[in-house]
Amino acid sequence: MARGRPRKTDPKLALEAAMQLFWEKGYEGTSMNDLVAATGMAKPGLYATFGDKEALYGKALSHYFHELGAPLIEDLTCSEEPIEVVVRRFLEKVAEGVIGKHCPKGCFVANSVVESSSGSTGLQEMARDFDAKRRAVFVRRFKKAKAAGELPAEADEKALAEFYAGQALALAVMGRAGASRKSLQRFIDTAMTVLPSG
Amino acid sequence: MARGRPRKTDPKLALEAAMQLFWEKGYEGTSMNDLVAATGMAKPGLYATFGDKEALYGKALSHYFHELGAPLIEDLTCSEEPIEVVVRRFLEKVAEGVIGKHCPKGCFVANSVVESSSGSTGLQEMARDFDAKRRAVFVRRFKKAKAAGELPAEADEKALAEFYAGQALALAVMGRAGASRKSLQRFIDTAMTVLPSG
DNA sequence: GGATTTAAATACCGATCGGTATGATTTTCC
DNA sequence: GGAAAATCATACCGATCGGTATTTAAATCC
Repeated sequence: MARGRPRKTDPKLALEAAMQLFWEKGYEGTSMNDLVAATGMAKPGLYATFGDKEALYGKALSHYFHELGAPLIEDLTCSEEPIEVVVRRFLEKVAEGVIGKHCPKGCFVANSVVESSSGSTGLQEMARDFDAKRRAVFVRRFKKAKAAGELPAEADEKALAEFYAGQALALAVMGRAGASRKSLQRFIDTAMTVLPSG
Repeated sequence: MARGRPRKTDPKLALEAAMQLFWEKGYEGTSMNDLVAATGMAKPGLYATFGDKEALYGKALSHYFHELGAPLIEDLTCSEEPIEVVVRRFLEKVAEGVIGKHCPKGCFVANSVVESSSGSTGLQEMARDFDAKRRAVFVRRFKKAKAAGELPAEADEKALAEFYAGQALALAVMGRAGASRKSLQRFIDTAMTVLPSG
């Protein structure tokens, strides 16, 4: 076991709690005292473990992307099912994620893009970078589909990628606004008609 | 002329300046001192004229909707051109609006929906209400188009309305993330393929 | 068991927050 | 010109902000 007094709170759990709070309330809307209460870590512990508030937010956002976003991206990238099945499932998973259990939280990356656009350059870049990654994965996946003959030769994979990444953003804001599962599902059904074969 | 000392700043201009600032920086990101600097009104003047910070934000958001949103809604509602022309123009105007001259501001209503979802109930309701109004106008317009035979009988006007209102939200976030005019235009082109006749 | 190490807990720091009380200034009314 | 009215500018309020110094508690090493 480690040398000194044992930690009261596992840093992983604290980061998870901080992520939930930042996700729900945003950067400016969350105070360090809120984070102390939510994580169970004392303030000096938070600073020692994660750095200042901006660093903690960055780690929370990164945690979100790798923990919740990466599986979706993985599925989108690797699944061998028909392209319209894969894209639809991606959007449905997004829709599921943006409807909070108790309160509508939207997508942490989308929320960050909106809020950080007027704040710290570092967080702004990070949020936009995660957003761009999602788009890039779509491009690759549509290229693959085109090569496999799932999409017509004249299909514009970049335009399709921008479009479907944009649908994820739309779902995020709609979810944040309290939209119902049903209306998000109907939205997805409509958006899927864009896909040449769908 | 009024009785006492004349105002240094026209309240309409002050509200306009406050709107720009809240639009760019959000509610939490804007301090009363920022507003004093931007409006040219002293702090007691702001409180006397607009009430507290939340009331001022509400008036700024309402000002945005009636000043910038209403003309688009008016055009969408009343224009007699083909439905795909009217819808496309609506989205293009939105795209134009979300790209700031100097910094990307997105759509004030969309920004508010995202930020206010974790804040004051009053502002949350106001933002969601403005967002819902946009959707309702789309529904009416698609019903009209359907009645005029511009859309097939089996078209679902509610689904189409939700979809295109959602596209406005997507454009708003993309604009806030710094997207280029060109990519927003390509996005619109793709989204327009959903319209049965477009 | 005592020294050492690590973290918890508390109190505290200057700065800034939203909001207001207080006076000086500039106008109209008479 | 002087009283009344309205807005200006300034200073100030308690509370909270992000961040840190200090002390106390709990573990290991020797």
